[in-house]
Amino acid sequence: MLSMKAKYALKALGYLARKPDTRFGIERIAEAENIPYKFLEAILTELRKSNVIDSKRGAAGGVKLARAPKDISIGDVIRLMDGPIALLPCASITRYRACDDCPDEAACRLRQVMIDARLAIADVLDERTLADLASRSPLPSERRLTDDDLG
Amino acid sequence: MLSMKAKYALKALGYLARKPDTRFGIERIAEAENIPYKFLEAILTELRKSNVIDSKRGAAGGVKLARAPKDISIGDVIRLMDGPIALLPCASITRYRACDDCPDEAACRLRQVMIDARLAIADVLDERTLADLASRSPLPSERRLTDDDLG
DNA sequence: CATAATTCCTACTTATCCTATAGGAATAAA
DNA sequence: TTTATTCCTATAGGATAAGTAGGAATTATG
Repeated sequence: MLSMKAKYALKALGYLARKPDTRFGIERIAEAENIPYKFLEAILTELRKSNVIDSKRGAAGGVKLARAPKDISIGDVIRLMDGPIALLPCASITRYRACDDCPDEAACRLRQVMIDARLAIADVLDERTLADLASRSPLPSERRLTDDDLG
Repeated sequence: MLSMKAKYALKALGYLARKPDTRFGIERIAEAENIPYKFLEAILTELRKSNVIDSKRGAAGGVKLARAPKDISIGDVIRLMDGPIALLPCASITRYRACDDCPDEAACRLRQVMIDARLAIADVLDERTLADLASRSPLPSERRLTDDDLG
């Protein structure tokens, strides 16, 4: 499961992605997305330090995305907030770490399964971006065959 | 990430899966797989209560799988130990729960992404079983084209 | 310049979960 | 009866999650 932190981050970023060039106050985002204000503030601080958002202080200040929505993947946001996507450290691509209890990693069947799992899920999460959270058009998985598809 | 509990469970069950009809003592499994003995004991108690393993007390006692390795999926073991596989409660099939902060689930773009992610990962984890952890033959993802395939 | 609006920073809290560990009771085989 | 084993209850230390509080710093605006 994602932490609330990661979930709130994605919701807030999805909100920003709908108007990527507008600066919004944290309070407004918090209210719109039902996120505790102070918690969201802390989350956005992290996202700023990771250069995902760009913020401005003072009156008429606020936050906005640092890049185009399509250039910020869901997977990256999750990694920033919750760490690796893989289910075992030894199956992580971005943050590999050996299991200290494993005598022979190359022969570990569990690892191979977990690598397959991590590839499957990262395929989805790295393909989808904040643009998908903002758009009104259906995601790939939501598409149905139409007459156009059938030619 | 999986908890140590889930990882140890899978390793122990993988060990049992290599000789499904033999009863092994917990101590032996703990040593073979580098799992803290008392911790493993607690884990196996849970697995017994969930009818994954079958245990016998006393001298010459021990544990063995309650079913054939191929009938125990990796996904199910993870669900028993760590809970739902989905990244959000609202994207879980086996343990759906609405997000209390979500005003309109049907319109939630994030949910749709998370449903796709959960389908992708469950596809792998529910397809693979303890038999895959025991076998010496390559998993699907490990297969390479051979002359037979090209034949 | 004063004021109001806003983010930024530091610290704190509270509860829950994770990862075990300890000791002995119950059971079963030899 | 002894020995090997699982079963049960209890405990514990540390980390993490999910916030909360208060004020400092910054900026636009009248």
